[in-house]
Amino acid sequence: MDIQLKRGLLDVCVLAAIRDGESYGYQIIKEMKPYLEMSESTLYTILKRLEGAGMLTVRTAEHDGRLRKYYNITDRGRARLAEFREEWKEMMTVYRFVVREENGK
Amino acid sequence: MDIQLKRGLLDVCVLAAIRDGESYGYQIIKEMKPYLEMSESTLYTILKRLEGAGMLTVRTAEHDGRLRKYYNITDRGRARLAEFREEWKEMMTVYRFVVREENGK
DNA sequence: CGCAATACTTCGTGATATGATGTATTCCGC
DNA sequence: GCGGAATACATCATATCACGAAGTATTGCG
Repeated sequence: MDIQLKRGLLDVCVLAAIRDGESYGYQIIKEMKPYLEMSESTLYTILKRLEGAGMLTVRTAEHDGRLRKYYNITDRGRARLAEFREEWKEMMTVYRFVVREENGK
Repeated sequence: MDIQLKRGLLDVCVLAAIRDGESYGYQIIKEMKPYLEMSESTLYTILKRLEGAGMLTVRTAEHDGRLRKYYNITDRGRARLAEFREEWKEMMTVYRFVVREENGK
């Protein structure tokens, strides 16, 4: 998919991936893969950004001798998802303008 | 609208604006305004990029003493619009993942 | 005359996705 | 038990890009 198009979905997609309960980096990537692929460096950048924005919280715990960072969504994170829904309506308006009358549709 | 979300639409929106016949910068901005607002510097950057990508052609002509640059869409530009339609299908898949089960919908 | 509108340009900046690279552990096949 | 894949996360440099600010120049209007 076009990178620019992808950009608007990355953040909300990560939030959506932890919406139903905490998760961690590696797991998030695997869960999102069927929908949207992203590199590890991208994900960890996004997680840090979302944490800074107060949209998720982190706790570090040991799992099988490895350290894992578990991420939880916050109210602010959920609010972002709700806001995204509204923004998507605007996106659909623009979409209709773009595809209007394309090859006699 | 969220800038990141907007990004994926800017290029195709400009292409869509000249799809039905040549137009020029100032006109394009006005035409797009109800759907998507963009600054002049952004538009002219995009026009240059699309020209470089062979998605539109330019001709300069005088109009009422002022120079205008008229932009025409190329086959490659139309192909981009068609490609966008396909990409949008992927976008919808991701969208469904993001909004799924949001507040009991 | 002055100001808004028209029309396009250039420059600097901040945000951001990503590849490359690194560290460290566990698990599995041979 | 050795080696490589998988797990798990981090850092850095880079390229792309939207945008505000500022500039140039003309027309039209009150």
